[in-house]
Amino acid sequence: MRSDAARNRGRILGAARELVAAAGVDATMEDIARRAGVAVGTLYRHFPAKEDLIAAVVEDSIEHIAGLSERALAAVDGGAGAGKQLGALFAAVVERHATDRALKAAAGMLENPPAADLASAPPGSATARAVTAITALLERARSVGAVRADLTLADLVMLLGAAPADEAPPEMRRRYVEIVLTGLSGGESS
Amino acid sequence: MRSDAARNRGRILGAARELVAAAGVDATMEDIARRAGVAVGTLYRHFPAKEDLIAAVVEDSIEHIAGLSERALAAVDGGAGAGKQLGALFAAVVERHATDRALKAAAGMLENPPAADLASAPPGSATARAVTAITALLERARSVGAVRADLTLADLVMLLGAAPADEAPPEMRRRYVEIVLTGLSGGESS
DNA sequence: CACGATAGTGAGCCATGGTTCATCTTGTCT
DNA sequence: AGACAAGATGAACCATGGCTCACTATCGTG
Repeated sequence: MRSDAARNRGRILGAARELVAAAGVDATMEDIARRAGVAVGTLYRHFPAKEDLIAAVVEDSIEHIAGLSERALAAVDGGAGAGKQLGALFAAVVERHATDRALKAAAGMLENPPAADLASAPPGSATARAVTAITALLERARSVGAVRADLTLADLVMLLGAAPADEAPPEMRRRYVEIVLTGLSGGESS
Repeated sequence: MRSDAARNRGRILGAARELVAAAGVDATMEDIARRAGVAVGTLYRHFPAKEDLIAAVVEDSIEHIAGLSERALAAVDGGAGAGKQLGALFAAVVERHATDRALKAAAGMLENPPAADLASAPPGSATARAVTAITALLERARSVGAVRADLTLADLVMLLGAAPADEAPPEMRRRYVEIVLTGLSGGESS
């Protein structure tokens, strides 16, 4: 690959990250091109369609989530228990979700029910890593009784997707996390 | 108003109700006109802009919510307690939310934070009626200790808006309601 | 340095969807 | 019935936004 091509690819991804984080899938190719300092045609040289560019950006964002998840899992024995870590991870991901609409786009790509998609993510992909780490963390938290015994990964994904986005004031998100975490730990009534 | 005009107005509203319920604000004027059996121009005779037509449809949907809320409030003494009624109302509205995207459009019309908007709804409007009934129900539930003492109307609106829509399978919504209701009744930890 | 493959450009194509308006139709009143 | 205003029509207008492609520019190698 030629040097200028590599440089432009980087610029495009950088611009797309910013704009997709801000506007989600509604970010326009025109805007991304302008921000990257290239013409639209160049975007299409590197990514056959808008969808592909979005997918690349989304992969990045999921990478971040995977990192958070793996760190949370690793911290279980060193620091707080599995329940605490799972809660903190949940809060962190909700916060991220609010600042990065790429994650909303990611959620939109999942078929319903999401469980199947997540299980079949390509091994080694960011999604697969996140799924592995979160599943392990969830397992531990359940076995310790820190969360309701019937809690599944699908539940967590659903609750993450439901979280208020960044239009909402921050204290609303805190409230959401607080209420949901209470519901997660608590009784198995019905 | 001429008789044919009245008839067409009705048809347009009917068609809009169906299509907006199904597709939300993305329903097109063209589609609504076709379904109503009139030309697009006729829509614009009755509603200056798409926004106005949507608003009319949304008012209808909120009317339904207001009815549910008032019935729930009235049923408190007759049947179950305030906590039970509030929970059942929450579940019912989530279910409605899932079948009727007009409500999503309604949520989109609220500025943030929604509390201010809701308080300043025109007296007598469907929104005002719903707010009054739900506030009263909430008050009672709180005083009985059926829900956490710091629960506000804004919390409920937020949790309703966050509920999974109809793309999601029904059991996912049930799960959401179950978890959130647990979180609503439970402890005031943190 | 010259040349060809690789890359970049951006005007323009196409589709969608809200909105308008000149024109025709129809209800209603005398 | 005649006449006029109220109503309806739908082709056309405009803006947006994804995408293409004939053309130009640039990198890197012999």
